[in-house]
Amino acid sequence: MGNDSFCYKDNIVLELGLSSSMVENNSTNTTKRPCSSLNFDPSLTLTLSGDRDHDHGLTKKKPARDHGGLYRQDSVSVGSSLISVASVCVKREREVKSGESEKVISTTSDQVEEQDDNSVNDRKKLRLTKAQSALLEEAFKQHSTLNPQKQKQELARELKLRPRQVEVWFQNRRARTKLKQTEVDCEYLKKCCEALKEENTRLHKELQELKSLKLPAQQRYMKLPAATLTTCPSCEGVGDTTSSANTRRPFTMAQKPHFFNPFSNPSSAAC
DNA sequence: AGGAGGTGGCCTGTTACGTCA
DNA sequence: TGTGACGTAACAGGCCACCTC
Repeated sequence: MGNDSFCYKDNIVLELGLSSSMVENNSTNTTKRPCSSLNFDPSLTLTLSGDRDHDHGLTKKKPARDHGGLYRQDSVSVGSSLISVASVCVKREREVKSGESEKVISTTSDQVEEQDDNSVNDRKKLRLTKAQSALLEEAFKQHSTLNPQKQKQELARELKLRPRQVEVWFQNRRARTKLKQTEVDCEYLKKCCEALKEENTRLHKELQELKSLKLPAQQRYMKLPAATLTTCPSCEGVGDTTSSANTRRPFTMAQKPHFFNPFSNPSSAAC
């Protein structure tokens, strides 16, 4: 019965509002979302790690870029080419240039000062105060992304944090939200899967019962009222809607009103 | 027009620290 | 007091869009 879950895969996708093209998009298109990842559509994007790179046909080992300013490589060998990154401003440097340095944002926060003193490998983790968290949460509720740089700067000033910290907080917050949503979706899919298994078992039973009737195949088919027929989502075979199955189902069946005779198509019997 | 390089923003995964049971 | 689990700030490395040259 290894086929059971596979059998109804498309239906799960349908129920979650994920068309195959959407799935494709999710895995290949990483374009910026306009905003508000808060409003997650009920889609589940479970991709294997490294999918994106795979999709783009890239193998790993690009020049190491340093966003955090921990270290900097002058050059890195990639295949046969030597890519110089000496001219690449690391992100921290960019921020400094764009006025995001700690000095620009004057702060009385001991936490920040303490952190500034830290050596490269000795990062100290600050704990945001409740007030800071609350303010950030509020900002996140309004916009899950820091769209204009100005917003980041303002928030940082207001919170007496560095813009980089605000940025990181938003990134982590988005990640947490997404993770939570994924868990919810996972649970939902599990339930769907269970329901589908039950449904499949029930259909199998019904099929066996029908087969066990000692009527000629053609006659059996003719006896089924058209109104009671529906399509099997996986193989587009025929099922019986008179049972309570439809009311129990937490999902909708594929919208392909394509009836055909399961008895003249042996492969459908395996569904 | 279009390719290259720079920049900023975001995502995902990981690391490491602080807290608490 | 030591410790493991957990939450999360910070980081690393990657991609993409946009801009400028």
